[in-house]
Amino acid sequence: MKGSRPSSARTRVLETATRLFYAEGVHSVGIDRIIAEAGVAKATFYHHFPSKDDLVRAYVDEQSSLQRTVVATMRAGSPRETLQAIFAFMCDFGAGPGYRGCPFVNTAAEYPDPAHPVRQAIAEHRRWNRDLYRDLLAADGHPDAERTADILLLLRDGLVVGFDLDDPAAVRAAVHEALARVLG
Amino acid sequence: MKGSRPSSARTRVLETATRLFYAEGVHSVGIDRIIAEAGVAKATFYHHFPSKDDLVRAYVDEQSSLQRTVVATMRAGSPRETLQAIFAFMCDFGAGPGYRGCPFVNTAAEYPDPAHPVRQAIAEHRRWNRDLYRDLLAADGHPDAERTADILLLLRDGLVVGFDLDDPAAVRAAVHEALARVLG
DNA sequence: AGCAGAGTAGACAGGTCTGTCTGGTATCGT
DNA sequence: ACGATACCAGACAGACCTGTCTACTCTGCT
Repeated sequence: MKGSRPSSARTRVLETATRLFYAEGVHSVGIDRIIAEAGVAKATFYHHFPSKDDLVRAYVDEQSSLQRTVVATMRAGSPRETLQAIFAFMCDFGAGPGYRGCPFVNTAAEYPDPAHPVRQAIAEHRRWNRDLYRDLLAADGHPDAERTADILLLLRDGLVVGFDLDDPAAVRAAVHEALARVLG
Repeated sequence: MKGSRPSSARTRVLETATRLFYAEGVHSVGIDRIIAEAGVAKATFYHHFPSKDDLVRAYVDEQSSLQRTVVATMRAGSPRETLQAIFAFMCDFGAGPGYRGCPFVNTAAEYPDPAHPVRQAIAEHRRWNRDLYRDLLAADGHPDAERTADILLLLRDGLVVGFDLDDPAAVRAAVHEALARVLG
């Protein structure tokens, strides 16, 4: 059956594209380079991804499901502990080598049209993220989970931009204090 | 004297590039299109800007000086009022048509190398921005202006990303509440 | 008068981009 | 055995990219 076992070539392409897109940006990386580094024929690439935009869409979707998986492993403790673990994880990740900011924010910067499928995939991920915050806040008994979720999203976006562009130690400290104030 | 009166062609190029870079991204806009829309010959373009990166650098620098000018006009009231006016201005601007996020954040997404001149110009603007917050907080008598400036920068970055990618009304409300909490 | 600087139009080079196509090989289920 | 599917290598088309170059005009200073 087609699709029953994930294609090795497809996986290699997506992994290579993920690495290059994140590190260098979408428009800066060409198909030729991706297929060369993935060790895949051009015809094979276009067999799995009808166009480059489809690959970008798959890249965004994969990043989204990856983040959902990571969050799922953090749901052990209380809602508040989960939220703190999520932000602690983002800080650790942001302070690590090779950090280049948020793949969604960075990719959105290269796709101006909000109606583009790539942008819609990004918007969907952001809705999931905001709703995750809202649900955790509500489960924690927060009096205004909706509004506070929006504030946490502000904090998250500031975090991913700051770790990419500013001094990581200062950002980490600011996030820690801001999170403490928001969670009360 | 060379440079005593700003070149009309140079100005047209920079204005056109600013409009196109902001709306569509740097790598998506080619030199040919810029010179066509600016009504300038290619030789003239390369006379004023030795390379495209020099134009991008000029674009970033111009955005920075433009923001400094805007802030300078807001220093009428108290430091706290100035801070509130700055964030209110960003909210109004972010909710307006044609908003495409922060030109510095968006451009940084397309320049991965932190050592690149464009990235350094962006970093310089961010230092100015953070120091502006710190100085205003200190003038307002805030007990921890340094740390709080970092938090305001988090808030600012969340603001510019949020207005670009999410529901403007929700972002505005979240910014309003977060700012009130930070300023106490 | 004459030169320097800024401007125009547009051809050109050399490279890269996405996407198509040809042609051949290997694996697997039926 | 056979057909479908996945894979490989690589040529090719047509567009677009940055940057160079030729050749010419106009203006202002000295």
